Amino acid sequence: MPGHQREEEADITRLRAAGLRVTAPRVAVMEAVREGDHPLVDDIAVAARRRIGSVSTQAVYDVLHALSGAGLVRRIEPAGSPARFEARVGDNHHHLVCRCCGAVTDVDCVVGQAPCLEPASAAGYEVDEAEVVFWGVCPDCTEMSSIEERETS
Amino acid sequence: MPGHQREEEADITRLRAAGLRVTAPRVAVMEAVREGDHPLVDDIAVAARRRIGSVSTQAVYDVLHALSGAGLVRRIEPAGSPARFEARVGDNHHHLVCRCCGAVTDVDCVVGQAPCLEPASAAGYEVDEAEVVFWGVCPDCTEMSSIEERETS
DNA sequence: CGCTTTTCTGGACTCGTTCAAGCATTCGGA
DNA sequence: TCCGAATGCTTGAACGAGTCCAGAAAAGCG
Repeated sequence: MPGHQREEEADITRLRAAGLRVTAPRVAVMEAVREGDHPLVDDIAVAARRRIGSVSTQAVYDVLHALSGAGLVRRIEPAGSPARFEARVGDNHHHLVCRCCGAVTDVDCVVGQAPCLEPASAAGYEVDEAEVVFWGVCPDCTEMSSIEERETS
Repeated sequence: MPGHQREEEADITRLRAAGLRVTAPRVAVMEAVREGDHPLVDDIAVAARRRIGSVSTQAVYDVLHALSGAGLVRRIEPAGSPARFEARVGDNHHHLVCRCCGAVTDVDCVVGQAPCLEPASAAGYEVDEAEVVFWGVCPDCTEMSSIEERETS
């Protein structure tokens, strides 16, 4: 698959551009984050190992730390859930989180630009980011619970 | 202080209205949450103990769980920070969080109502809440870091 | 080639939070 | 006013996610 190849090269370019050394674990982790759907650290470790044989868990943490520091991946951490990562950076999108299973879905910014980025009053803070999380129940879990209700009755 | 007395009775009334039993720990925790500024569990435990002598940490957790379940307090959990609680419930306000010290400040909703509550596309989710967190650096920390810069130079 | 950064092994450790079992309370009804 | 059942509290232990540590080995890149 030439697609994979090209993605990998793009990642390598991005790493270099960010002033980071290019290593197998880093590339594998970037791929894993991009291909996964808001994966957990563990998911990333598994996916990365599938690519390059073996990587230590600590290396995965280190790499994710370096990558998110450089802005190549974004760390999201919905309340009550372990950290998740995503490759979609630089655009102002938000998240839908399932109260039930913790699934995360991207959703484009409601207003598109300024209003959702500016608090009414900054109270002296130097604001640099607005994070929006919509809480709800995902389609799967909604269905799940309606099935259970049917069984219980 | 008659003010305290009255607040306490209001809390008791709220507890009853929510169908919760009235116990010393519950009242003390409610007071502590209301008087603190987005306190941590530990802050709440300390404040509650100051009121009624002693409460176990677990009781504080249980009570906070019950209270937030009943909608009498709200749990907020900014990424990378332990859980905090606030008594201001029912209105649609958001939070400013300091990247540096973790301080939380209330901020009224930008739009006031609907727009900030509706995602562009709900992707099949049954959305029940929109949480907005503005990330930045609080006045204190801004000052702090500018002082440090001065010292280093 | 050699210096520097990164990764590895592997473990110990912190922190916030939750679980489990028994004891103590609250509160509605008699 | 008192009693009994449901509920809440206590103690103590455990958990999960994540961090940090150290030294040794490996790899990138000038």
